[in-house]
Amino acid sequence: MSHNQVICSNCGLDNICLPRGLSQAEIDNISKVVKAKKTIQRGDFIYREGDNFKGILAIKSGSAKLIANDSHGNEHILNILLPGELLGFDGLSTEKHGCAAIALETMTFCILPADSMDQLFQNVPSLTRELFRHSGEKMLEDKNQLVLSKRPAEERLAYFLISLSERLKRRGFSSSEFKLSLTRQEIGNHLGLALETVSRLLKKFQDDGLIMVQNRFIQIKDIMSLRALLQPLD
Amino acid sequence: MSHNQVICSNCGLDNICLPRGLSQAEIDNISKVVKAKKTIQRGDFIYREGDNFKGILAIKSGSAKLIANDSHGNEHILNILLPGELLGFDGLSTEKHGCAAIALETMTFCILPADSMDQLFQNVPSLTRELFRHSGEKMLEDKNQLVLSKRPAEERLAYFLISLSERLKRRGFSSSEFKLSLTRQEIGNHLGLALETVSRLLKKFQDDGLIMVQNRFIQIKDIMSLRALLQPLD
DNA sequence: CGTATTATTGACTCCATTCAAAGATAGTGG
DNA sequence: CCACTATCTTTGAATGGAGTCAATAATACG
Repeated sequence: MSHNQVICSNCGLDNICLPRGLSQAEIDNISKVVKAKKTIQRGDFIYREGDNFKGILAIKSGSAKLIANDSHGNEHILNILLPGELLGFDGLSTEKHGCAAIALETMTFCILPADSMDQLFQNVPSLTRELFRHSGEKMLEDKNQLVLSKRPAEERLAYFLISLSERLKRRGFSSSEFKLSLTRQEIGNHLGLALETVSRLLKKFQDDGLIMVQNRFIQIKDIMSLRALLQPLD
Repeated sequence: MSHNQVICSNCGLDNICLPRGLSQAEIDNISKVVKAKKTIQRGDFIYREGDNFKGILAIKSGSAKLIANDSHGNEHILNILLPGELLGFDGLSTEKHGCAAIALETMTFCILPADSMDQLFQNVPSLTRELFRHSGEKMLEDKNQLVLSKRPAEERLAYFLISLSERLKRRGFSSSEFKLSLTRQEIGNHLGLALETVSRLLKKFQDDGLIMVQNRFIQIKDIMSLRALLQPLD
């Protein structure tokens, strides 16, 4: 079913997705095993906690959230994933996913199937490095989140906005204007804040001229001052 | 310098360190590139933030802490590493270490050198899986820490003690009695609590009959009740 | 258009921090 | 071996940041 395949070398995301820094031959090698682009809707599960690991996924469009559930049924939003970013690493170690991934809006993605990974490791060693690189990047992000979790509410929200802005920029989207596909509740959950606190702080940031908020649309007006709020994180 | 080499197949840690689940031939293959065991003292840096990535390290004895520094010079203890555990993953993505590692006491470790990794990926594909497994495990730990960072102080400390106990057990040490090579300050830093809060809670746990504290020696008396404190995490 | 979900805003409360001071422990050198 | 110092720990009291509760307003949705 060749019409069903994604050709990495023709993909608009090729510079930000997996094949970065690989040779043409290597990309072709990957193209052979990368599975068809799939489309799913807002609220759909990409995978659930406990699901068998099927492979690493690359988001082509839309966004997703990573969810861990505790035994009281509380959701914890671990991360937001944007176009061009990879997910699925939480299943790499145990063959079972350690958390769930849910679409925040209509989204499409590719799959690097688990069962072809060993073979790829041998044929495309630089892909292995690339995967480790991504995996390491995720850990650095986790590190930042962890450091951040000890900081006051204002800094957490400021960092969240800056981080989104930067990641969107890196992917070629506007860094100063974007729609958050998250409720105040979800933002608060992700940052460990009450939804009321998120609401109050967004208002404060707006009053201070740092951003403009209209519902879920955010416009960053003064990135410098926003950054200044989180000196401590550098 | 063969006398300088660690033979993985003769290593007491072989079941908990890298070679888990590998064939004899594969272990031999690794043995060839794993570098000499090194010994360092309390307070010594294993690597610093910004250092070039030299490889993945396996702790043979002693313990270490992973430190991130923010621009105000505050240390953030990201993690504690115990014997048999691997470190260095924070340098895997960028070739530069994203945080520092410091010995908490006299310790010894082996090195899987970075420059032999590509070669190993090709010759020992299952090692690659094994490394990904470890790397994924670290992410799951980070996930737990992240979920935990939103919980009240009591739960954080309880989880910290339980987690240490379990990890020590897995490595063949006593799970009910151990010495914490960390000050109250450091525990607090790691958990995002004031050192006074740590002190008060340890006292409270002792008063409640959950543990015995004597300086940095901890004895777990009632693991069940301790666990009960963190129902929410499961 | 009406209903459900999401967001804002205010008042009150509480957990953990900060400040402060005294007590314990470890390490050092005379 | 003891005194002396530096570091670490305990404990109390006061403060404050963010959570909770509650009521209203705005927005999305069928």
